[in-house]
Amino acid sequence: MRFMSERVPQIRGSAVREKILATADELFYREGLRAIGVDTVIAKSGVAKTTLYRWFPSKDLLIAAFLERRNSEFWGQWDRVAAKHREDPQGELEAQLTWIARYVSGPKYRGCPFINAAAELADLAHPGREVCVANKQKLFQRLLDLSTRAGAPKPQSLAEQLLLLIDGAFANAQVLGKVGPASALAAAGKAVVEAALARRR
Amino acid sequence: MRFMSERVPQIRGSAVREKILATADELFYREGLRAIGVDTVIAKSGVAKTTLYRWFPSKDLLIAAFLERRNSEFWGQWDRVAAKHREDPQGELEAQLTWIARYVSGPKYRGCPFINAAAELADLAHPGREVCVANKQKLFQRLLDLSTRAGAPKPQSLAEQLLLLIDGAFANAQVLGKVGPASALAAAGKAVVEAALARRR
DNA sequence: AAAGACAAAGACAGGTCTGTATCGATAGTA
DNA sequence: TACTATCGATACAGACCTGTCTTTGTCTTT
Repeated sequence: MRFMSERVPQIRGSAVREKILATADELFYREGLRAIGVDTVIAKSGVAKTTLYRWFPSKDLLIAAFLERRNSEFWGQWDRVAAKHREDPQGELEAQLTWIARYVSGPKYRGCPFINAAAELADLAHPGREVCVANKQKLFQRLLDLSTRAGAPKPQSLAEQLLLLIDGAFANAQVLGKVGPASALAAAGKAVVEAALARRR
Repeated sequence: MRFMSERVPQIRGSAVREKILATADELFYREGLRAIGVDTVIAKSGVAKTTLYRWFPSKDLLIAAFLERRNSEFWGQWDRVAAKHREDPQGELEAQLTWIARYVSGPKYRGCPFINAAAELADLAHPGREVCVANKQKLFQRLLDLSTRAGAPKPQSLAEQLLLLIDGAFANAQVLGKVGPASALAAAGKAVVEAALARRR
């Protein structure tokens, strides 16, 4: 009777798998998806080719796993900030925009992983693209929720504006670097929120 | 005495050069910079490899030429719209946002060429990157000029907000497709402009 | 008609890409 | 001891990559 030692052992807990993924994360994000070959991931992670292909049946699936990882980390950070601002949607919104502004101004920032991936993966059927779409859709839902709870008369409209501002900061900071106006994200967000709420009363 | 038939004949007017560039434009934009090899450009443009390399000494310079072409076309469109709204900065601003919103909703839209290129070309020294930076800087200058002429009390701040909205529409429409809130660009722009001008008097 | 520039076609070099196959070592378990 | 799962190392296949080279033909100018 051998249950734990069936096929595909600890289906995603392996330390080797994690090491491969961490290495791929750094390389893919810094250099780009197509600029990095599996040979480079193998060399930098000190792992055999067979091992990589055991955990990730193809490079495309490795890319998808990388994006899922980034997606998880993004929502981890988001939810951590959200937890500090329970029952205060406007304060949370401000806090979310603030950490994103700081994030895109960081020294290692090289663009939004999902926007970058969409640029590189022209094929809409690529397994990584649905992660990108899911990330942006979820972001919109969160903004819509916050806008609603903040009491905006047209929450949909406010959420759209906020999403454009956030993605604008993501994209612009990638092209222009830290000299760009991405640091104005928090101020811009505050402005549109106040403008939207001013029409309330 | 032969001056006109020196080297490099009609230094950039050649019809062959234009055909190569037009083919590269379509392929690079639709599929991505790294996804398309020079062999594909050659095959699709019906040109010999030697010919391509005579006009473009390297693929990197072909990419740079493609981006310069896109840049010229962008400002051509921008200036055409601007010419219709002389002495009416607020009306021009609205018109600019409107055509951009329509542009990103088009069936062949595959992202902002400069944001996409920045995602693919990690090397900051790549000849194409300075075209990207120049495009966004010029865009900011134009927005700053319009904000100033529109009478915004803090034109820098308004220009930053508008740039974030525009790049947000560019980036978001690429990931989410036409279902996204990119169509809200014009409305969002109008909102921030009015909010900025409301504080005027 | 002669000369020179330009273009098409294709071979070629040297490297990289993804993915597969082979072999050997190790470690845990029955 | 025998078995199995996992790993590293390496060679390999077949395709694609950028860039150079040679050959042939055509077109314009003198």
